[in-house]
Amino acid sequence: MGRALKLKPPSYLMLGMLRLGARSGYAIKKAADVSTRFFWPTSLAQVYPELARLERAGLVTRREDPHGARARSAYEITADGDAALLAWLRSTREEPLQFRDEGVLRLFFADALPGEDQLTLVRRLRERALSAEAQMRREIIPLAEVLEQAGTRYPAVVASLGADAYAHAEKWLARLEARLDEERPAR
Amino acid sequence: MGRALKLKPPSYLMLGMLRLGARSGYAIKKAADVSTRFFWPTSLAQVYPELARLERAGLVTRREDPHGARARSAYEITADGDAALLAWLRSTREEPLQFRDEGVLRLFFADALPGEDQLTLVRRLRERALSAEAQMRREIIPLAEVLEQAGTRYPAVVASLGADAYAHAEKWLARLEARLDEERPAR
DNA sequence: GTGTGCATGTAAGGAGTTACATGATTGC
DNA sequence: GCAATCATGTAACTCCTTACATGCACAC
Repeated sequence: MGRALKLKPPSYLMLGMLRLGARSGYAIKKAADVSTRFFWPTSLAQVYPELARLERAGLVTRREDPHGARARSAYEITADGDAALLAWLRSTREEPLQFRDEGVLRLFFADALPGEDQLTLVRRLRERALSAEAQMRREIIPLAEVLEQAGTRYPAVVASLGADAYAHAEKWLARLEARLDEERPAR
Repeated sequence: MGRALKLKPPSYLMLGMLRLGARSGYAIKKAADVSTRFFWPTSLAQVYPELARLERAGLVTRREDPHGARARSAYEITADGDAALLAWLRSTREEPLQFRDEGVLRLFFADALPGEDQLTLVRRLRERALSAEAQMRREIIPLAEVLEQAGTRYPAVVASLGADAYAHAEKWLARLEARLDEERPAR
């Protein structure tokens, strides 16, 4: 069973990735980098200590799984781990969303800039949204669709939501840009 | 002039709020709570040390401004501070956006849940988006519009962008919810 | 007179990042 | 042979939050 310990979102991320088939800490990090990183960034320095914690708590088991002479650990989620993951997925606890974006912070204070520079700032934000959307459609969604064909649909759902959200922001900023452009005195 | 020091987004937040008319640390925090907190949360314990840092660097000046027997400091942005703020607004450095949302993380792993519970989870996310949008329209946008009438437009721009983004997410999740509902076996 | 808001700060701790350290395997 | 990738971990540091501590002013 293991002792009770406080599980945080990164803990559930590990459990969830193991459930989706990742086996090593390295594999968890790699999977996170092409999926969950957009809404829950994770670094390797978090992964290994967290897996050890989960093992002590009995939510995962660890087995030696060397690859040639290279040491490797294979982790598996236990029945307790599975129960913990499901309980979290069902829990109604509302963690406030954390969003930190220097670009939007700049936009908030953009009144301090002359009109020309305001336009430049908005354009940069729009281009950033555009390339974020493109990256998701190019690199993330195809991978999620492979999972989808194997019967795991929500990674693709989340990736589409992300891409569409970026697309929406891009269109919104394009309209703002057009409005600012009209206001500029003709020269 | 003061010594050079590394300025981070919270530093510019202070400078920007002073520029918009906040005078005390407390007032900066209050203003942030109804505006920038949605894309750059700030706590009081950050505000006071940061103002002291900015003062040492010569980007703000501080003056005793007691209210009756209650001590109070009035801060003002200096010409150097103003220049630093403008340079930041114009800089092209792209800080990656940080987004952490436990709700979306849950959605990503929702395949582990039975269909009924998937629907519940999606519904909760939709309701959260809906109430976030409502809160922005009710509490944040009206305040921003007051500023707008005084000639400061971007706080209102950013608040509208936020509200519309939440509205977009809500509609997206409503469509997902409808799709999931159709799939459920009739009983 | 009492609760709410104004006002300023410090201390301790938590969460997460970057940098460091090491070495094997695989594909070109 | 060499570069990229696989693989695991630790140490130091940064940033930010929560909790603590204090006390006046004002409206009801």
